Amino acid sequence: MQLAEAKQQFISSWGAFGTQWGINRTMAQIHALLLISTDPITQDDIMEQLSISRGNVNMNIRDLISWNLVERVILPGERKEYFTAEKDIWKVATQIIKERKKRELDPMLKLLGQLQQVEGDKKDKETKQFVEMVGSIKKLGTQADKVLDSLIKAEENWFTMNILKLFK
Amino acid sequence: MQLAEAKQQFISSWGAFGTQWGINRTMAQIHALLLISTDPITQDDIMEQLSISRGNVNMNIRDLISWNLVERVILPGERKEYFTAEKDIWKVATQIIKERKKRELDPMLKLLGQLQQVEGDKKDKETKQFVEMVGSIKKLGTQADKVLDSLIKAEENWFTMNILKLFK
DNA sequence: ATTATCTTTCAATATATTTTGAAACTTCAG
DNA sequence: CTGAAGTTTCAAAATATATTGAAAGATAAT
Repeated sequence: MQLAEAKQQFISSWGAFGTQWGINRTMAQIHALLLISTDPITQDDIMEQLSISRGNVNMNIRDLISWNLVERVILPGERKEYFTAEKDIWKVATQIIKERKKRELDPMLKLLGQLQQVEGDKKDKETKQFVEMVGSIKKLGTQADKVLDSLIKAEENWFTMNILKLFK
Repeated sequence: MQLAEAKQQFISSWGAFGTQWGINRTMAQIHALLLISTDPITQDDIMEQLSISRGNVNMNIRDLISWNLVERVILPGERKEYFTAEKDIWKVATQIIKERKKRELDPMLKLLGQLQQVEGDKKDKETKQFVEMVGSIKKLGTQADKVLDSLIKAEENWFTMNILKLFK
């Protein structure tokens, strides 16, 4: 396979992969393009390579920046803005985990905590089932939260890094 | 908060949560409803409780069954089909991990393997960057694959279960 | 201060996904 | 075999999401 074809494959698959994870196709494709670009590139480069509009690039780049996956770069003596992506894939992964945890898991745990406070007789079959289910989901979520936190901090954390190596 | 309201909250939040993970809202809501139902329920029950059409229930139930999260139950002497969800939340989680791994991670790793075979001079900056990026994503994916496999088998696996307890 | 270059916004449009509901299909009791 | 009860299918409609592109907003050079 030639490089050009392989790049296309990578970008398009990354996009498809993204949609399965609730990330929009274009955002994932832009990210993919940046991951395999050696140097920072401009909005126009992205527009051209992915055949998408200026507005679309702009909005999705902004999103990627809010996820801390992409940065603006100003090249000295250049008028245009350039963009570049974090290339260390472990950092990319932990960054995504960190953001999703904050945006999704944390609020969910908060809600479950509230739902546990439901009034009513714990002897009632329905109430009992509800409270137990909410409780067990919360427990699992809390445990996941801890594991993910360790993972995010794994670099500074000899212990977690070594535990990871035990899985083989 | 009263039970009825809490249930509604739970179902609706579970649905919203699902959409952020590429699962359709209704499928997640049906699953939520089944999770907090003490006894098996029918398509009509689901239609009524979630105010959705018969066809919609039928398709999403089918999907949930294909994910091994829900089962058909035939009650003796009844004509209707009943449905029930796995209530052990750990099993639910590992089941979802197992399926997503099979449907997404495994194919992705296969593709990355192919992309690593790209022809061209490894001295070329662009080629080098591409091969390295694909390689490092593949490496991370492979490691994740191992960890998730252990997790799926954790119940039968004293070692993993105990490692999990170390995260706190 | 003016102009050229570049970025951002957002209403309108296009696309993709989900939902409906009625017809076709299946199954079983009598 | 026939009819009632239940299930499935899928084209059309509704809804949700993503994209465009042109106008407005910045910014910097002259």
